[in-house]
Amino acid sequence: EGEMSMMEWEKQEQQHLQQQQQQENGGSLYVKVMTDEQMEILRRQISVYATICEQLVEMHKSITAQQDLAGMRLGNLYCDPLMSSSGHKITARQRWTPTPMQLQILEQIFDQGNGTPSKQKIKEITSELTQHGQISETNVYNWFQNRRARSKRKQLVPGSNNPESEVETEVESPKEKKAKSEDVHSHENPNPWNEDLSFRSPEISSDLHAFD
Amino acid sequence: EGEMSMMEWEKQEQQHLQQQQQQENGGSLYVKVMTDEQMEILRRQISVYATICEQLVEMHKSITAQQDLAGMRLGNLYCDPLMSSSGHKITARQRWTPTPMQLQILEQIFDQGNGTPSKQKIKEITSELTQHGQISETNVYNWFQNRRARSKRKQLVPGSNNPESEVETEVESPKEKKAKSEDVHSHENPNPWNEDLSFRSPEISSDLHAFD
DNA sequence: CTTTTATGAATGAAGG
DNA sequence: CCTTCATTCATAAAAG
Repeated sequence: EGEMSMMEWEKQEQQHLQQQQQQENGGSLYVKVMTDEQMEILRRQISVYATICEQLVEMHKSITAQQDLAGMRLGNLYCDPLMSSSGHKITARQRWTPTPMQLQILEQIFDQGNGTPSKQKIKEITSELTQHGQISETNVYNWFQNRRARSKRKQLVPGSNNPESEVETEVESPKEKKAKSEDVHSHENPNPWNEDLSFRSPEISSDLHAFD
Repeated sequence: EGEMSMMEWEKQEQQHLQQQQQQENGGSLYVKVMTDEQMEILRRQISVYATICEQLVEMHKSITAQQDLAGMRLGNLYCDPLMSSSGHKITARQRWTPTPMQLQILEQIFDQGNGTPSKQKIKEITSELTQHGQISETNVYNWFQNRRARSKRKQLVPGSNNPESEVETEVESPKEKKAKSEDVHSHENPNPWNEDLSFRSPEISSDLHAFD
């Protein structure tokens, strides 16, 4: 069921890790090769589905909220068997976190006033910070970008000086997190994924019973 | 909740993808590998997603067919910021954000290799994307500019990994994005995803009766 | 464990 | 085309 699927996946993941040791791009083994680009595309495509699903669910909720259509509840539909209900952790630190030492140095450099860390400068800083922990030039670049932007913003909003309603603060549903794409519905196309981003796979009918 | 789970799943999916990208980073190649089993699992997960979408769409259609809900149109639910024809804007997004489908199309065009979208081309693309949401030629132009520039600037962080300080992180290479260079070698690498994984479905042959 | 905050990273747009 | 900025997104860390 749900958890099993997830576990299964993870298992494959680990297995994959080991296999990778002996595999090259030659691909003479039981593997598929994909570029980052393809990976990204896949991600986007999945994202499309996620978005559509989310909106449809919302739509459904709004409808059923007013008319209590019994029977045709789709609650069980949500129970994607492939979803981990246990919130399985995918161990992976995907974002750099400066060490205290690095932070101190960065802060120091920032305070020196050199508001424009040139590319060369970035390299220097990076190589220095490398001695205090894992870091890349991009990290340094981003850090300065963010540091600057946020220090500037701090000064701009000291008090409740709000000349106009510029702060829209993305008023979303309290319980919802992300709710981006806003156009899937804007036209009356009932089959938004009718294009080449459809992923329908007919032979998955065996999975459907999980919804029943 | 149901919808949350769905999003949760997607989130994890992305993390998986990212993880795999990171795995190879230690190596020297720019490809990702994946076993057939993993491929199959991924495929099935997406398929289930597709199925859920279909069912939701069908359900929505059947519901709206029964009631002629006038005022409770879902329009306001989505609070489309770009369709502020009702007088007052709901959520003002000051900058264009491609809808997943627009992105999909753009990405597709970009991958075709025709690096320099001419003025005329821009117009064409724009008019096509207009069907999927608000967009202007400038948006398209900027998108291609940025896309190209950023896909090129993917030559950072040679391998200055120095994991020692504190965090016992595993793999860390935040600077891992898209494929190296796409236009340079145009299409010299096979695209297994266009055949093995093609989840395309001409139309939704919905005979799902999960709620009839 | 859930919610909130801080902040690294992504990205649309503007300048040169 | 490249760089820079502003805003937004996502998540590690902190708070409840």
